[in-house]
Amino acid sequence: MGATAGPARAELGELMQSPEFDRLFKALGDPTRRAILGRLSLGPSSVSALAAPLDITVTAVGQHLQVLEESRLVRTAKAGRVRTCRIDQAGFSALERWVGWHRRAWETHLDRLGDVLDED
Amino acid sequence: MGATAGPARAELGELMQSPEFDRLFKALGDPTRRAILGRLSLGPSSVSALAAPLDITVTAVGQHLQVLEESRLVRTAKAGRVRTCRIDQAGFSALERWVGWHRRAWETHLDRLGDVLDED
DNA sequence: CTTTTTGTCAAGCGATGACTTCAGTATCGT
DNA sequence: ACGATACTGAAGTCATCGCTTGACAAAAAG
Repeated sequence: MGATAGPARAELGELMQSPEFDRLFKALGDPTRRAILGRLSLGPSSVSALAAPLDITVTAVGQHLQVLEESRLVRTAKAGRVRTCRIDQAGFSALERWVGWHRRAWETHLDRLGDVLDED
Repeated sequence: MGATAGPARAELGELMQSPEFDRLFKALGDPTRRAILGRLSLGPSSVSALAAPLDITVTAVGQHLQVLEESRLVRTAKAGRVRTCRIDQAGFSALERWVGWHRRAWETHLDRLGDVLDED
């Protein structure tokens, strides 16, 4: 990638703080929602099927799903009376972009202090 | 795949729900803490230097730093009266492992439904 | 048509969390 | 020694969040 398009380095940091990432990380902050993501990673599921192993109400799962959908981690579609939920790639891609930017950032500005003898 | 090392597929999902990831994602859930990470990605900083552009108290930053340190996203060291903070690789590696597992999971169990005509 | 299943809406409760103030400790500069 | 700087700890406030209950709507099953 050339230095042609895209904002400057400093502005990229600001980009990372957009409301998009705000929703994304807030969604990932709850363990129940991550459990839902873990379940959906194995394949699509209905709302009540998601609620069963979680020991919470179907209503609660519905609220979680709304958050997950707004952050593009889950996509749902209602057919008849059953809503089928599946993983949405968009959220995960955004997450990977976030981690990638930070890793690249502090690997470039590597403190030349020599005291960082990290593992792996 | 031999049954030699590593837990079974189903158990991996459980691993992802360990207290380690609990703390990690809870730490990432707050926008102020992510702003701190963005700042530290550009190089080490003191506590008060972190507080300046954030419009919050030094005490608040100290509390955030404790959370970030417990989740292995930041490492700090006190020299004299100033505490120097820098990025800790461990937390980011854990995050990449989490995303990687999920991506691999739903790319394997790809719904053979044909209705997933995703972008990129 | 009646019943059961599956999900949605509205309101409310309890707990957690982010931030503040105030007081205290230790280090640096003069 | 004195004052300024850099941080730490305890306690309290206020908003947000996860979850529940209860009432409701609509599709499938009998």
